[in-house]
Amino acid sequence: MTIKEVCEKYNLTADTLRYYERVGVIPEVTRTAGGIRDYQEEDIGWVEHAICMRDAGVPVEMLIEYVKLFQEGDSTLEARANLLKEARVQILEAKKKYDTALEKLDYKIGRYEVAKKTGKLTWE
Amino acid sequence: MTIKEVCEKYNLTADTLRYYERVGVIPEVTRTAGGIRDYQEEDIGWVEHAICMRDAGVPVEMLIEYVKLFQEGDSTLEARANLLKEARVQILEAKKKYDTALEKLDYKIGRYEVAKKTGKLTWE
DNA sequence: CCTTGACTTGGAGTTAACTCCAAGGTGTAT
DNA sequence: ATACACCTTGGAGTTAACTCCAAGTCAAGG
Repeated sequence: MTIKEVCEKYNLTADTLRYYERVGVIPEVTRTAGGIRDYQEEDIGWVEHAICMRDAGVPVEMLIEYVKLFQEGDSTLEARANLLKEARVQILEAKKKYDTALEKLDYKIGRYEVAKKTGKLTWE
Repeated sequence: MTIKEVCEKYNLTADTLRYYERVGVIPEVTRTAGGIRDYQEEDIGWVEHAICMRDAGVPVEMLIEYVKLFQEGDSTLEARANLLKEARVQILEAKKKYDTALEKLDYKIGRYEVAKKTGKLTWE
């Protein structure tokens, strides 16, 4: 799979994919004899991992750390698990804040719906 | 309430508060005769609004737009409501992505728990 | 073989959201 | 009235995460 195909499949730019590889968010991708990236199943798996975690706000730095540990082999199993657990906690906390914001928003939007009938907000 | 007290109450820096005011994330704060910020109930309300929305990933740009509309008065009621609804949709989408990531994480963490007993991961 | 389009790299540039700094003003406690 | 902590501003600097660019290489069609 070429870089272009991966881009289209996951809707990101080639620059981002190369950036992820360069800084180590994903391990080095398989290449053709000519040096051109040819993404295999496993490479795609790492790309999906990166996208999914980044979408959840997991910092690039943490993903780099994870890949680094992964490449060090089985001795880092526990460290990797801890990293994932840390990411999990961060996401849960972020989600909690999102819920708070949603509550506020729903309340405010509700007030605006009422105001639409009277023509004005009575207080803010 | 001084800027310092507000900082301590909400755990952010004075620079951030001044930045929010400068760019218009919150309206101009009440001042003493000498020109020093003296946050009133209403100012605090705006600060809380800003923190809550920023914590949910709502971009500064959108908050500025909201304040701008608010200051234009009742004619912008509908536009403001639409902005809030837009923010709501964005947050819901982000939350969905967070859930996807959580599922993946829980799955992976589960695999690591198993691996901890055998000493290695059988596949990745 | 030659064109054409996609690919490569290293490095510089951009954007959002702060964060820091210098030079100076305010206010309260001795 | 003089310290002293805290406040002010304008503007420059930082950080994370991309994003863009130039100069050159690769590969498939004619």
